Amino acid sequence: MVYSSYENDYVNADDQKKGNAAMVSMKNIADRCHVSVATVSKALNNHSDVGEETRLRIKQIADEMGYHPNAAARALKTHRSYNIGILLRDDAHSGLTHEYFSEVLDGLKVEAEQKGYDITFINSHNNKMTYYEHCKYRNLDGAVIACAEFEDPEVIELVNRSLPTVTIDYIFNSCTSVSSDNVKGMRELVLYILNKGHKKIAFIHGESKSEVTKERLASFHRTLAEFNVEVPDEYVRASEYLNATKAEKLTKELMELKEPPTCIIYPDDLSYSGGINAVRNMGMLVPQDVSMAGYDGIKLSQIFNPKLTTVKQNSKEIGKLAAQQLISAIESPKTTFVQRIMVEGELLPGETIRDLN
Amino acid sequence: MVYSSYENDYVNADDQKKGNAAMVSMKNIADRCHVSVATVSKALNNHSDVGEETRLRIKQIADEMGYHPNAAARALKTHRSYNIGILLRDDAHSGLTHEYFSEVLDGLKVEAEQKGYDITFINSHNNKMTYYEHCKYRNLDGAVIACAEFEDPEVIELVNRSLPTVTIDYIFNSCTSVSSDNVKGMRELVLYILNKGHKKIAFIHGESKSEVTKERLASFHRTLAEFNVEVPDEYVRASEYLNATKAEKLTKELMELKEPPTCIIYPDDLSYSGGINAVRNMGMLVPQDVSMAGYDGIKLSQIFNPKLTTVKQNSKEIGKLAAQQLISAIESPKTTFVQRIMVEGELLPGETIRDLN
DNA sequence: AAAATATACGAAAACGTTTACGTAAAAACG
DNA sequence: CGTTTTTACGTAAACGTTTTCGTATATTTT
Repeated sequence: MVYSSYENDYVNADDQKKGNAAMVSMKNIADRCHVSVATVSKALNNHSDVGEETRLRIKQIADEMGYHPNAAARALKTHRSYNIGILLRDDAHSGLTHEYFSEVLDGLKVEAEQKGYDITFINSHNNKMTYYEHCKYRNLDGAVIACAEFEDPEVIELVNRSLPTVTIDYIFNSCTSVSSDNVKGMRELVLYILNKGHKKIAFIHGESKSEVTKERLASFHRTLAEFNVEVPDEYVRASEYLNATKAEKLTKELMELKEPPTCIIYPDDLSYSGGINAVRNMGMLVPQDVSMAGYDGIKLSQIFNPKLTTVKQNSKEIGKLAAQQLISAIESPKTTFVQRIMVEGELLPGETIRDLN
Repeated sequence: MVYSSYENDYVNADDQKKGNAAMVSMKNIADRCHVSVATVSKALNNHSDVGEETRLRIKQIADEMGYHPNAAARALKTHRSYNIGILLRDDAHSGLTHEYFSEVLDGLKVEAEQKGYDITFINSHNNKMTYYEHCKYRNLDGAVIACAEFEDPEVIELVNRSLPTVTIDYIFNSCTSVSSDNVKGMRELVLYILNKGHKKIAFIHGESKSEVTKERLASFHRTLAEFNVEVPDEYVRASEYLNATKAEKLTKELMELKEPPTCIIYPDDLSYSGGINAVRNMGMLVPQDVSMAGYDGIKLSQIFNPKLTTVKQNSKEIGKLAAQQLISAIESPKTTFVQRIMVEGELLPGETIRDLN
């Protein structure tokens, strides 16, 4: 069969571009089956009080007629929408356009759809509603807070209300969280670098207020302290996530120190790209003159030349687990409890760390 | 005021984590205002047959009580959901995890939200519904088809039904499209390369069946023909979008030809990264030994060293226009017609094209 | 002042479901 | 065979809106 968009031969005549496609309702099925709508409803929802043969007949006719329930009517009656919200605020440098969150969203989407849920973006509707009000307005069954200002009163309201919520990379006491294990990730990275003989390790990190940054910073310091490696204050610099320009500038500063580091860790792979530009512009090479490591494990990191040493975050898994947790909380609230889920990343050893041994 | 997630002091006592948050309805407002729900509805929707002072009173009380309409109830009655669907199939290598589509989605989201619409992902619900049925099921007001198999019968059904739709980077005769101007983009790129004195220009392109590929290929050939530049068959190679490995392999093949090209154009910036690896592994440099150009203008392309010559697609604008067109089609169907909208990209001259003059 | 019109509101049906409850007929029981 | 229980279905209310139509009061017109 050939489908031609010009002849419209795929679409049957009674539902052309103009005609209002009236969806088939339970009433229609009821009429054709000579039963009441109640029976149709119960048959389709597999209630016990409907005869076996009628149930089958109704289901078959419903199939034949191409019946699908009306989500609005169902939601109105049951207060369940099979729709979950995702909060992904995309000002500044993060959110949708960040490969990490894109993949989290993708993992979330796949898992949710597989379980029969749809995904709708949450926003504040031009500040006419809070996030929570928006969820109620849309009858959302739950919400995933993927990327947001977690100190925002609106966000705090959202997690504290009765709506099931799951946060990503941030912990509230009242709701389940799924986080990338930044402590372990950073520790493994530092161990790897130490193992290569480095003692002068700098860390250009992301926004200080971010929970992710705090974890990585703490893990960085703790791991180095464990091995009695000193880290001068000037080796730790605050930058911003995904700000290559700032990373470049800070890298230059680091390399101009009297005692420059032998290795620099970046907040993310994109910042690393700014960093390597800085040293190249100074006539130096990575890893010959200075070693470098990224974080995230974006696709390009493994195509870079030299191949980047980085920690790949398991972002799709994070999204998937968030969906599972949320749906579990929605469907069996009594047996689902607040959890702290950590998803380990994977150290990808590349060619940007020189072996000093 | 300090918000503490531990003390829950932001949430008032009658709506703690356990309590079912009963939203305030028109009935509640009606009671408090001593009017009927009909009057409340009409007041809030600015109908003419309600007194000025009562309208004001009702609106104020509604505000005080924190009223927001129930989207499901409204959709059920009006068949309008103020919700639009986006089809973004993410198998293989495209969709959400592609920076281009992420940005299109972001542009779409911002514009739609600003006009009071929400965005929900469309899928086929485990193949239990077609895309169109899914839209009806959710009472979506319209749909944007951003990334999909456009030959898929389900997609064809979707655009041919009565639901307003807008496609991105693909043209159906029955619905408005917003496309990146690949013809012009490729032409400008080729002109730039020609201007630098190149005569032996190769093109590693994306999936042949893709409309985007066809346009770029046609523009590539036409522009070169216009300047009487021959292009041997072996200079045009089919790869896949975002497949760096394949691009790397094809680049190696090109450079091993008896008469290798002096410039290679890639399907996207990521493929370029594979390409530059190939020539570096062969001991050659870009642009000294061979010139290269990408397509897309991802963030990293401007951080690459050497800076990549590429065509930046105006992806956010594409998303924004798609939203505008769709909403216009939804809100004033009589005065909105099928359009072909082209969004121009921008040539970003980098350092990867050697000047042969 | 009577009649016509305008204004402001309410009653009730409708949208498509779900579900509590009622009730026949059939089955099981004594 | 009468009584209870089970089975299979229907009735009707409800979810929260919107909208048509009706109507009482106020206003304007003759």
